[in-house]
Amino acid sequence: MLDVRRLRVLREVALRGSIAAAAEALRFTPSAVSQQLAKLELEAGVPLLERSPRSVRLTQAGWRLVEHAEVILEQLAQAEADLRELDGSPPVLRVGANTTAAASIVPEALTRFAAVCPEIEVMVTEADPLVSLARVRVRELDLGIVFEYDHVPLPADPRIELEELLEESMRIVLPASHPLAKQRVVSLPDLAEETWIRSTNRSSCNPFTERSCRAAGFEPRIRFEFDDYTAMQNLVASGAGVAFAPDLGLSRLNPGVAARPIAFGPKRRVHAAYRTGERDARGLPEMLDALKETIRAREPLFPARAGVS
Amino acid sequence: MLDVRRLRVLREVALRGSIAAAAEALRFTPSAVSQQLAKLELEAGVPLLERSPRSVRLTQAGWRLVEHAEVILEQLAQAEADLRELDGSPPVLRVGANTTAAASIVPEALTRFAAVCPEIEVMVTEADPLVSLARVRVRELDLGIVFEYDHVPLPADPRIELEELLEESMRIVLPASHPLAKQRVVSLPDLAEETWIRSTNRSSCNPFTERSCRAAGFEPRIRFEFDDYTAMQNLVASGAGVAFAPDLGLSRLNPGVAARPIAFGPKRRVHAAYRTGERDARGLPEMLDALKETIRAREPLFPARAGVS
DNA sequence: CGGGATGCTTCGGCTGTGGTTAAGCTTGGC
DNA sequence: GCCAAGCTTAACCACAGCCGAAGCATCCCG
Repeated sequence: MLDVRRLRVLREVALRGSIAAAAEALRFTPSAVSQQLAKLELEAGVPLLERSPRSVRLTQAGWRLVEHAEVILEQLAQAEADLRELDGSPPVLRVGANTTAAASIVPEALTRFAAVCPEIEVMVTEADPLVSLARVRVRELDLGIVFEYDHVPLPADPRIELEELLEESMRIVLPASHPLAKQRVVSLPDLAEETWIRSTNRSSCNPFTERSCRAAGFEPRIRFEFDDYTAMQNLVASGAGVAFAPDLGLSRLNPGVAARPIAFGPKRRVHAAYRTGERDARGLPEMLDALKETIRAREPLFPARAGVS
Repeated sequence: MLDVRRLRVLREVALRGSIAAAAEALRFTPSAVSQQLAKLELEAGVPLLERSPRSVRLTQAGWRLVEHAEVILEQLAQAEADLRELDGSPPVLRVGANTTAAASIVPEALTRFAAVCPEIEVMVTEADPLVSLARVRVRELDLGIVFEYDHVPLPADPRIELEELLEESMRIVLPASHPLAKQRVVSLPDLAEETWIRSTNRSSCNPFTERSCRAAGFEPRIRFEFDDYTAMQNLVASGAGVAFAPDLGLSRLNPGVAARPIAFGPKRRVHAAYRTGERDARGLPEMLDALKETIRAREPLFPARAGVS
């Protein structure tokens, strides 16, 4: 492999125009520079210099190499600057979470985590599951909190491990005045004639409504696309249509809507995602514990025995 | 400065997951790897590894550095591949020449040059002067043959030196049947009412027609834009208009046109352009001599005493 | 619960890389 | 024709960097 220190010497010679001047700049003796250049030429296997007793000039190969050297040395300088910037900043656990998790379980998990690991900073970014997975893969994140639906699985990737945190039922959100709102449990085929609201195609939830309805035997009439669950509930309350929603998205229920469980309805699973083999990365085990503890301690939004209000 | 060899070691550790495995891959002993890493951390000034007695794991700074290392090592490999490609190919003198020079003096200069320097290959590219200058600057070319007009000077650039090869008069090309074709010399203001042909704006000749006419006191009526002098002559022969042309562009005169000198008309100067301080680059002095010799030996297209046919 | 295996570090010693100084050679200027 | 400038070569020396051995903490297993 070419020696980068020697490339630096060559670059200096190219810049200054002579071995003596380069030596001066590098605080070497001309002899040392000459020797290093000789070795570099040996490594390169191509003449890099045209020598005359009182001067040297680079060959085309030499100039070519200098161009590469410029890039490499620049990159090296950047690496150093990067390190200096990182220096002093405390280690950070970088978490990506989907919207509903970020709004529900994550805040409490953060306080639990801080009690156990006060020295580790946490940074949370709200992101769609597919985005989080990609960023975990390339080390922009250390932990992803992601979900998958029945009918809409996450892509398998050997570089990523998933650990289930929680399974929740999907519910149907309908206007409080809707006839089916009187039932404790609704059945999907009864909703075949409704107008539906689904997520936009910026979200990985997007295909879920269509696939679930198809699995129930009908094609949904989709007329609205919204990602925000509050906006969606307002739309439902106004009678515009009905929609699916996960438990975590219904923490603050609009009084104009009812959220009903679905008989044999689809589920949504929330997972922690981290790079394969790095389950015990700095702070990660503690954060996973904090998340699980939070979920365990959480009182159910819709207690099973009491039915739905 | 960070030592690239050590970066390579760090990268290997990141890839293999342990010092022992990295040592195996690098054909080192684990001891050596450990020592190199310790020194790298010292150079970096930031901890790169979290050590436990039976394993190591990279810190965020460590991973960051590995990313830089990947780029640097990749670049280094490219440099090597580049050299191997260059290896064996003979040195080439790369020349850029404007169209008329490329078509007139260059071919003969090449044969003269080959007689003096048979071992040096020459590669000629036809290019607009401004393009040639830029390519000389970035070492894509070693010599540019460029021109400048009165009224349209070349941009000054301390990194480029110019050496005048030849000064030629601009002529007026008009239909052989044109009344002014009877005169030995024409005067620009007499052409104020003509229709003009000029170069396209892809060429640096483009502003010349307009500026020269303005300097002569009138605004030219421009209706055609052509870069090729043969096409231009055909257009003139058909009576479409009149045009300026340099001597070098008139080596094969269309019988339907006349080319007349201009009283107190503008000049065009042809220059050799090379990087400042590299006047004596491999083969360049010989090529310059060949060009000058060619120009000197060239019999004038329009002998001064004989008038114009 | 104890012994062996694993994997990292530290220490001491040797080798070779890479620096120095000094001398030699060629060329260009005065 | 001599001197100065600039590159190379040779001889020398220091230290970087590798190895091997020893030490230590952990993990695995009987």
